[in-house]
Amino acid sequence: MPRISSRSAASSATEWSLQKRRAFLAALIEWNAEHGRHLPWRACGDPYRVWISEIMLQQTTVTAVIPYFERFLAAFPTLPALAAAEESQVLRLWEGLGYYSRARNLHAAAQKLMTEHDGRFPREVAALQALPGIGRYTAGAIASFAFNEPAAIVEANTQRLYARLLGEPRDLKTTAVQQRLWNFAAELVTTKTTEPQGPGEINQALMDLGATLCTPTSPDCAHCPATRYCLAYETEQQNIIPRLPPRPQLTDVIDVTVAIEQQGCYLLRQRQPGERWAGLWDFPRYTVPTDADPIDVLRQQVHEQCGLDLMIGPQVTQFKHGVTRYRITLLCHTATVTTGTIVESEAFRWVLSEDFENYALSVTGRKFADWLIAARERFPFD
DNA sequence: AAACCGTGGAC
DNA sequence: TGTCCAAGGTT
Repeated sequence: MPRISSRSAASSATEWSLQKRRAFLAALIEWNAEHGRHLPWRACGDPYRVWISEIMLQQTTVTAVIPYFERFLAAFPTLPALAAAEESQVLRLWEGLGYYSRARNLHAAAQKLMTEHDGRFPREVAALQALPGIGRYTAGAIASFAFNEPAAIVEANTQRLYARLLGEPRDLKTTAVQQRLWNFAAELVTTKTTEPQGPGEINQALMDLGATLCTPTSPDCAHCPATRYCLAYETEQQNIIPRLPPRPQLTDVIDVTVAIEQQGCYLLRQRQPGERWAGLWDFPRYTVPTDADPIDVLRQQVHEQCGLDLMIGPQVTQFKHGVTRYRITLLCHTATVTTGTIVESEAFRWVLSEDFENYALSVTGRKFADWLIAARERFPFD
């Protein structure tokens, strides 16, 4: 219902009138008092905790984050503690959570906050967004949740909620739609209400509504406090809005990996910048070209990269693992060294199996490490 | 703009 | 069992 605005051309027209925004927010706040979620990083007002939780929650579910958040805060309770940590320790605590650049950026941002911001968080969106790993959404989240700044947020939950409220039929990814949603978010969060709730609580209530009722499939409109304000509901389009682009197809890949044993140690390799799982450690691992023999690939690659000749045993186990648009089957072998020089490289290290726990491993690396330890218990004389 | 970056739970 | 999806950011 874009109506003719009688205001000056200097201020652009709003999606909703002030009256409509206030009525919606009043209903939202009332709903939130009873149904809003209570989460470990909320209601503390500590920007450090808000920041850690927001980074962990990027593209990651609340249930997956909670145990990581608790462990992380126990290890690094404050910003100075995180800044002083080794990056390897940060990655170890991130192991299994995915998107590992988040952990590297988190550590870098902690050090930048210490050296360039006197160890304190800025409250301005622009300053927050200048930190590595903090984009438009996360900056708005920290500013509003921790500092009660009237900063807009648009993420998966609010994106879906706003698209439905506005009845936006277009593809959500387009810049035009994104701009509309951000404008609408700013419109809502800057609306002055008679309730005492500030921007922080309003933003969290908006997200909770999106997360618990305005869900991707079968939204619970029957219990929603906003149906009176929802164009998608009015036109019965809750199930076709928001519209999303099709997902890319999955590709099958065969990888092969090997546990090379020598004097009770196993050879690990740290994955390099630009590779997948950069910074994590793994057993030597290679993609098998179509129609190639996995064992030949292992033998040649290890000889080329490490100068080691191997006696390779049969496949001992395998893991299936989905990653982005690939479905990987990982073939696992064990081997011993027949001839070859000691590896001279920072990327390679001989590690006792009891020290595996001190390394941040890839998920499949961890599974294989656990398998090796279990196998050692089964065959203690090997 | 579009591709890349991970993982596990829900259905 | 396969598909969808999550409190996004960077290049």
